[in-house]
Amino acid sequence: MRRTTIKDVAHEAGVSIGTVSAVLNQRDSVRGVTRKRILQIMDTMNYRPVEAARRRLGSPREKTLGLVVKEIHNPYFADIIVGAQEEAQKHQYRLLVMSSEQVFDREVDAVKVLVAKDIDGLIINPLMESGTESSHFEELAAHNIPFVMIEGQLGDAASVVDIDNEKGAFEATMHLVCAGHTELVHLAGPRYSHHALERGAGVLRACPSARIVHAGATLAEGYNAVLDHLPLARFTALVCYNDLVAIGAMRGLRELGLRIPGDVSVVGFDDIDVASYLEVPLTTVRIPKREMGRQAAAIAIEQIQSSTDTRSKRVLLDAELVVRSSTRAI
Amino acid sequence: MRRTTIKDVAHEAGVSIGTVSAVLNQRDSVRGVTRKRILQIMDTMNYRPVEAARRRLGSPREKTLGLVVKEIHNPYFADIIVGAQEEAQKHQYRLLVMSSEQVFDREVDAVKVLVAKDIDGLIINPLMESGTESSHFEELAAHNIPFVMIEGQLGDAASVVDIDNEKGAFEATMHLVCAGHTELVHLAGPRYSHHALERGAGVLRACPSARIVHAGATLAEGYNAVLDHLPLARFTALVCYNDLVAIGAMRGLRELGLRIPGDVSVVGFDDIDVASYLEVPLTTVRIPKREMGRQAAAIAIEQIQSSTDTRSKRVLLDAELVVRSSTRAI
DNA sequence: TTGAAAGCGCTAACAA
DNA sequence: TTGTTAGCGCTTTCAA
Repeated sequence: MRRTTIKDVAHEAGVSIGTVSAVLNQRDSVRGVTRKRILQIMDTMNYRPVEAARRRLGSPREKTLGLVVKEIHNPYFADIIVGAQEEAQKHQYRLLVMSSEQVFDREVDAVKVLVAKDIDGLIINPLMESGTESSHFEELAAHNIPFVMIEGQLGDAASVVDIDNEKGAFEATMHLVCAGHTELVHLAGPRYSHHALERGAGVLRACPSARIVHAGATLAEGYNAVLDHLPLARFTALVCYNDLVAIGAMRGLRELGLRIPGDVSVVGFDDIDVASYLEVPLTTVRIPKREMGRQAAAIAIEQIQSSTDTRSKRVLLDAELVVRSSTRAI
Repeated sequence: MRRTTIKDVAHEAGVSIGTVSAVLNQRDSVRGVTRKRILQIMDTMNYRPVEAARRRLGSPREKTLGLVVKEIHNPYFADIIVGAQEEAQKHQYRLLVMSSEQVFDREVDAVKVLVAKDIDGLIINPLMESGTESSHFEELAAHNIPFVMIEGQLGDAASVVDIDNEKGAFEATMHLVCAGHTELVHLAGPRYSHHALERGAGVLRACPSARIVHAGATLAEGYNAVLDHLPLARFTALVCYNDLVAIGAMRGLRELGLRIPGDVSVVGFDDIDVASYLEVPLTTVRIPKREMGRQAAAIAIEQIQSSTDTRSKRVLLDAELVVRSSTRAI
């Protein structure tokens, strides 16, 4: 059924649309009785003005940036969002956040919706499949909407902000290898994630004999991976896909009667806030998450404002090993 | 400077706006050379179509719900968002998230922006000041946009989804009192937060002699509160505003040489995921966070769809004490 | 105090 | 293959 318009209301009230408009805009040129009646009719007809039509088409609007993350329920992204929001704020931009929740169709849909909402630029943390079927990005390009990928690849089309995962994982693993560990297990991240792939590669470069166990990206997955695959296993160190997995794994290890770092050294990745608050503070690889969000927003805004066709940028930030108490030398 | 429009492009290219429109919509009725030239000009003029004008005004659009949270960087809200998203998804609604980051002006602004983006309904976790100056909500009402508050009050204007904080805090505290604790400290939440107030009241009802120490809502604030106010203090139990504060406090206690629950029992609030993964799993009050988000979205959608003016609802969900290992009887 | 009409940027039919 | 024009829902003059 058609949406109720100002015409319908006007017709129903037996007045002109101009009068209805005046009521809508709280102008006091309308007689009390008329206003009352019109308001009443708006209500019963469930009239909701089309906002886009109100601000004269094409009139200056609030500047907005869209941000699509893979999963909003992850402290890692929370930091990225905060960083992007800070930078956006600084330039009078608003940030609209959507989450694909790891579902590709929702990512496509989210981009569509944000475009329909007339955002000025987009930051996206794309699912890996995006590389294959990326028509939703082409639409952005066609509409001249600058977009920045976080943790992406894709040819030269887009700007990218990322960290050197391979190096970070390599260093984390080397930290263990240098400490005398030889029996390593890598609790790997989600399949179809760039980060997971790169981190896995870094682990293997530092320790080709490392055993790879597929875990995931959450507390529960870390916990389950340990209980499902590691009882009876011989290993002295665990390199985890991220801190959440590490924290989950540590609980699993404890339940297996293993002490950290006494029996097993554990390394995480991300350095989420809680990592340093644990009873055994977690050794991890710190990602400058806020900075990533900030830079992504900065690049997007820059591209929006420079009318000249800006070259796409790629920023690779450093991940840094933070040694705390969950690892020890053998 | 005026935004570049299709007219400008057409004029510059020496063609009609119809042709430019055809190019914009990838119709193959345009000659290769012409298309090339137009695309080229679009690019140099930095032309970005006004999306609102493209979809014929008032034509059916994607249904969207807006969600404004106080701080996106908080696992508590993450769960609410996920719940709202799930419910929205189920009804073919999209969820646009914005965060006020505890700043009132940004809350007002976020509501404005979402209205301008033509959302169909709004869920908001308002700052407490909202009670006073709530013109941004009146705007919603005037535009017939249903809105649901999470953790709100406000007369009968809006629907509200909340939990019984007072009761939850009361039960958590009683748990300690019944276990023989008499020297309690309450690490209170942010001033200007309903939840903080209500929880404080619950604590005091169960234990009028409890000492109130203002902390906040974060890991760092819990940690600092302990180090700043509790060395040398005599107490055997800590009731914290939320889990984050509790986890921060536990670190502080450890640094003070206090054992949990040996020397001090600690209770949190929220039951965020990590609470049960700690080395000393946290006793806490579980809030059905996802359910709150779900219900809020469900109510919003219901109000959008029922043309009849729906009564505003108030849902009060139960918070439930979850006893784990961070508390013990004296 | 109200009505009539132009126009916002764009799409879609139809004409040329 | 391209141009012309009506109209989307609303605001805003200007007249009545």
